[in-house]
Amino acid sequence: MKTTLRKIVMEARELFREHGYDGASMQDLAARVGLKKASLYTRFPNKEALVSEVLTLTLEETLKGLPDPREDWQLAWQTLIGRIAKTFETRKRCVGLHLAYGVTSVTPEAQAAVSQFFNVLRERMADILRLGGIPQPDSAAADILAQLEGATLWITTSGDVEPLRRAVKSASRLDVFGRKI
Amino acid sequence: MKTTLRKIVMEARELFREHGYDGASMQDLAARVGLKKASLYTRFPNKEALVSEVLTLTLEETLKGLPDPREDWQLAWQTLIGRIAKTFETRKRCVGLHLAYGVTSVTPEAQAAVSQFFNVLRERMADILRLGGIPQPDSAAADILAQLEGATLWITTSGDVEPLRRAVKSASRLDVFGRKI
DNA sequence: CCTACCGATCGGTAGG
DNA sequence: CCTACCGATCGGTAGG
Repeated sequence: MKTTLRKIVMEARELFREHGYDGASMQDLAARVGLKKASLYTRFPNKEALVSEVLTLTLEETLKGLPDPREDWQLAWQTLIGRIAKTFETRKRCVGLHLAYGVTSVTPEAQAAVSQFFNVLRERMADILRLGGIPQPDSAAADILAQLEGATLWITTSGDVEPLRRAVKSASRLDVFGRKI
Repeated sequence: MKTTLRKIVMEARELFREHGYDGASMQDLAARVGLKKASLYTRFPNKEALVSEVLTLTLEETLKGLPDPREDWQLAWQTLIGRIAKTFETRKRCVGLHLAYGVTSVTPEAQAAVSQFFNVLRERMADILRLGGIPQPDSAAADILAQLEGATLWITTSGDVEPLRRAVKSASRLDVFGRKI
């Protein structure tokens, strides 16, 4: 039951990542988890509600069990960046980015969920940088996340992971926009 | 006639930018240009063919009349970056990025068109950097384009254009990943 | 360039 | 958790 719920959300994430919000179908999702479409609606009120579930799960996985930045902020930072990059490299794309472009004002709750997802992620990143004494941690976090997200463009269009790898190295050294570690 | 064709492609671009490949409908496109849907099919064989038209137009607009980089590579560079950023700031998103995430292996010609679009753009950027004696111009161009594209994430999710503005400044100074001008 | 239509699929619901 | 269905919309075509 619980595992089924989690499975549904994980499969929904794969569909959103690959096909975007519009392109992901409830029929496809049902088939992936071995249910009929109607049965999905006993767990979720509608398709839109899946977005916040997917992003909550992703945020959890990204932040869970991170090394305490108050003990070793550099280790926490490297671990966080590494997790994000690993997902991008494995899955080729970022669900969050696909949803950011895919949700519009006709699905306002999904839009709010996406916006919150990225704000929380940026804040967590900034928290770590702040502990490291990095100037303007909020801007730095936003810029580094933008670089990582943008690098998925090259992975998805030509399979080139080098821009992502360079982004990770640069993020590790904090040499973003002249901040340098 | 010619103007109608161009108008169709421009409106298709707006639809792809806002709604992605799947989310853009031929019916909507027809309504925008004052035709019935069936009439679109006298100009274009199918929806997929619109993708390369849209990207060809965009590439033209981006590169047309650029200052000759052999005379003043820095002026050419600033102009090109400025054009890209202006579109992102005005339209809030990048069509190319939305299409990159939106086309799959079921639309292989569209996929090829997107891949070519970004490769050509990166090559043009790298050409300019090469004339400026920037080391590893191809990587630098890819990284800077990634940063600009990634910055649209913040525009589209929270209306924050500051990451894009910082990306433009950084690109102008070429202070990407320790290259510095 | 239109009207009228095609089969397929969409998100979602009724009713058990 | 299913079968069976709803109206709406999709890309695309026939035929004039």
